[in-house]
Amino acid sequence: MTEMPADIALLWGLREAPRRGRRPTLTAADVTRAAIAVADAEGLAAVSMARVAAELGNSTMALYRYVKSKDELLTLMSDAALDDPPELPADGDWRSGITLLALGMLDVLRRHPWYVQLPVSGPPAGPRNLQWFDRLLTALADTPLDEGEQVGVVMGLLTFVHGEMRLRTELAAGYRDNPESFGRAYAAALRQVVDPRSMPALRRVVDAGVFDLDTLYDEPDLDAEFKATLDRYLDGVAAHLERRGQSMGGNSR
Amino acid sequence: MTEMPADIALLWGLREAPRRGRRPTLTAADVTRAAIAVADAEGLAAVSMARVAAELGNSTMALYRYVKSKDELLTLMSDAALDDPPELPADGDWRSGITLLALGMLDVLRRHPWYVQLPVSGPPAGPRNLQWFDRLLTALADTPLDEGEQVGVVMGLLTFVHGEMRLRTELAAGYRDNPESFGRAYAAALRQVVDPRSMPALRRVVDAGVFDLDTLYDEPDLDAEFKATLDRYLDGVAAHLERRGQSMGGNSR
DNA sequence: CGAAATAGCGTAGCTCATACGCAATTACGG
DNA sequence: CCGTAATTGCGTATGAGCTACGCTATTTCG
Repeated sequence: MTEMPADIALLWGLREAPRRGRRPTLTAADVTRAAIAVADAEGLAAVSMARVAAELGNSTMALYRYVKSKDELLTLMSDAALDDPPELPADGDWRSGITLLALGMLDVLRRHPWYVQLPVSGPPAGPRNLQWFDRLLTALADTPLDEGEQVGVVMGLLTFVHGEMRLRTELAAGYRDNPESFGRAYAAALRQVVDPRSMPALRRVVDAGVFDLDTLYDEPDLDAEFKATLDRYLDGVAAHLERRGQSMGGNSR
Repeated sequence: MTEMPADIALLWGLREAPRRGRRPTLTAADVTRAAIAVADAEGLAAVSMARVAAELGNSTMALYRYVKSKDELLTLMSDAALDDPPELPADGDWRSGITLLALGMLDVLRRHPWYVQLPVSGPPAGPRNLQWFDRLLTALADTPLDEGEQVGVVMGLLTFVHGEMRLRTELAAGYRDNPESFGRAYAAALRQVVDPRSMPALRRVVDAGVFDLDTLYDEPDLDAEFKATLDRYLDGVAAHLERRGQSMGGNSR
């Protein structure tokens, strides 16, 4: 029997309960929940061991009985913050399934904007993460893609969704800190600084008024943008499928 | 005359030189350069004001004469780390131009892996960033996309490239810290934990051996993956172009 | 009922960012 | 040529953060 890495075991809640000694008043799940609550309310930067402990009415150091380090806590948060993925309809095609899941993921990330700021410590290993992974693979199961390609498409999709959300989150934060540097003020600054000679294409876009919005961070606008970029990516996947469809069963790697 | 935000002015090196008083021994550019050198050599986490000051043979607090805060230093780094974008060939179509630029950006990010960990404080404002922006827009100038759509495509592309590189960088860091949890060991752990009943698609992929590599972080492999995902995205853009306008699908400039 | 195991937590050490104030240096006005 | 104003260099100090260590309190097993 192979040994399992300690962090993965913790993620799955696989530790034997202690039989002797003082009873724990908390669990790793409690700590994780409290940390998520803090992050939701005040951002990831507010998540300090002291802050989380205060939330639980415990002292800072007590948390270290449940969590090896702050990094480990972040890993736990990265799994616990996810909901169950949406169920795929039995009769859907791959594209509607992937779209459903991508929008569902966007929804999760909107409720936990700090998620995309978490450092990625490794490939997905927690139960919720793997469930999403499985569901995404299920949506692609009937395509002519081989297993390796399916994983590639899923990773590309996740990269895209995370990147999109990260950009959005950080722009929103920048907007909060510094509203003047957005929207029209930004466009005005660009006009002062962009030389039409050396950057003609950018100058043309600026002059066309693309940046003359009251704010660049506009929620429904960005949603439409997200959907459009997602569709472009999926168009590409579709084209790849079509090319692939002729010669089924090819196995790379 | 509109005023320009202070940080943008600094990015462009627009501050009047002081006429009286002790001569500065450094410039903001010197500080930025030293910070980049530290980040390249030891990662972004090693970039502390004290560390950068030591690199320059100055005291920590001296740096604050050139840089308002550490955040401002990071903003300066986000512009100074970029090279000039590659020149577009006069006879290329949009797709080869975009591909050239995307690979060029990948190259920059490979030499400065910390880049994608920088917090994004706002839309691009520095000279180098805008130059890349301009070049990307230039590559799309002859397509039937309107200005807003061009910006959308460019943003989507940047999101994708950054996200890809971020994933890669963080996995590499995780691999350094914790090599056992990658590759075959990861696959073995998955086999223990993934229930074929509740996650059949993932189980199938695991059993197919997709994760049975000596390491999941394999440079040429990830390059191919990047290129494949990029092509998928560009296929999508191409499909969008076709829908959008007739002809012009790949003309010279 | 002791011994062993385990939780709670106070203390303290280390690293950071950075506010503040003073001394050193330089240019300009007279 | 000197005084004054401006500006840099930097020591000190504050406060926040992570976490190693070790002591004490609590609980269970033999």
